[in-house]
Amino acid sequence: MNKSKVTIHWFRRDLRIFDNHGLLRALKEHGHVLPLFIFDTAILERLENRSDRRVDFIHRAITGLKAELETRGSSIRVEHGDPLEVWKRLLETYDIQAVTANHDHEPYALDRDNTISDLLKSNGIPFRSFKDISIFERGEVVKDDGGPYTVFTPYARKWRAQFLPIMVEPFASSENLDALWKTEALRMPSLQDLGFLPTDLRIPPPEVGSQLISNYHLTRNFPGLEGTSRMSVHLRFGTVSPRALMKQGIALNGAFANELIWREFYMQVLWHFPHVVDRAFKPAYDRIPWQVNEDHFTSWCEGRTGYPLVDAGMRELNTTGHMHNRVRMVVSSFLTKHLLLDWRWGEAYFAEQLLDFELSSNNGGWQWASSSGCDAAPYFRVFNPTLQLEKFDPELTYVKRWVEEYGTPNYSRPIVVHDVARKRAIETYKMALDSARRTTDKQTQLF
DNA sequence: TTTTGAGTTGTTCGA
DNA sequence: GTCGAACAACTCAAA
Repeated sequence: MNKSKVTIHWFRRDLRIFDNHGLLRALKEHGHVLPLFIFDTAILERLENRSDRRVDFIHRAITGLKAELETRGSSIRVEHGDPLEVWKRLLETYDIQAVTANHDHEPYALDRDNTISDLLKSNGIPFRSFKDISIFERGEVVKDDGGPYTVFTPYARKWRAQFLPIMVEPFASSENLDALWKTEALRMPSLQDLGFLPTDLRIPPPEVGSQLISNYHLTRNFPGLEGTSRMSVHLRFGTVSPRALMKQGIALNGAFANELIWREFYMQVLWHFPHVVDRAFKPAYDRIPWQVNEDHFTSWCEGRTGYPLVDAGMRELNTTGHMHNRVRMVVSSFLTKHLLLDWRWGEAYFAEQLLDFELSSNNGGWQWASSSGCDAAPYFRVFNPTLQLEKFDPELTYVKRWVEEYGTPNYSRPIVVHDVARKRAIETYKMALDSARRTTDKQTQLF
């Protein structure tokens, strides 16, 4: 049997056609491009819940992509299994000329891609991967001395200076879509085939109005308003072009663009300092004696701390897979400072629940809140959840939306007293950091 | 090499 | 009610 000659573009977190660097390069330079997606059993089996909004999101995104490809006489091959096994089967099915993909820098993805790249190379097939999920990556934005930035503001300054000349470049050309492999519609596994159930997922529209971006700095801090773009999930799965969004942001609102630059800042932190995945960026902060209090942690997870803004945030997260950014800061400060619980606990819970979960941003945010990260909040800066409520949800719009029993006798009593918890946090941090400094001084004296 | 200015998002205290 | 200082020094980036 003659095997079909194809080039395969392997979709992962770039679930769109528009401005998709790897896909469009494959079409332009190779042709006969067969789109592929693999539901990775290693990832799916780790998920706790059979109703997972992310799996549902991806499934829906691919369903949409498939329909779009089929209007062009092509389709997408959707596999379910271990990527290595899937690729071995594909090698038997097709005469593969080349494989393209887009870079993914998370530790698991790097390992996976190395494995597949080795397999393909040993079969004489080039595996070409492209920059797509960010404007700059790896060590593309560094200090003049070549070292990585660890402070946001100078990073952002350099980032903008480098973006200016390339901002005018056109989007990747879509004129080669005829070079898609022509095939009849391929069968795609249903959510149930994958072992998952449909969810109550609500997908924000994959574009954002210019009005919202223009007003972003005025509205973004009020969780009761629709003042944020809800683009994080689309950036996570590549259902929008990061370049298109960034151009819009740079043109319309510096504060909005800054948030997107933060995303790239944390990506490069993870790239240059991979230890942040399980340790504090600043080692002294690994000396903090965290409480081990499962009851407090459970109360926090379930939104029963007795602090309405914290509880509203956690319930929004549990109910929708999303949480307003201002409230993410409040609940993470509360976990790490008021409850003195390890930031990794909070990070892991967010990783389970967030639809827009991005390792680098989640880790960066938690290390920021716990003061252990680079360019983090100083440790003595402890959010006052009551004051935050007065400032950012004065009409209680947000709180009443998520905490129905607020204001009734059924509402929980505070599990800690703000003043007491704040003092305990500052003192505990101070002692841990002082002891770290004494150790360093002693080591310095030895030389 | 040294120096200088600066650093996401806050809160509390006391004058 | 308002305002500046303290929180705690430290490290980074760039000239």
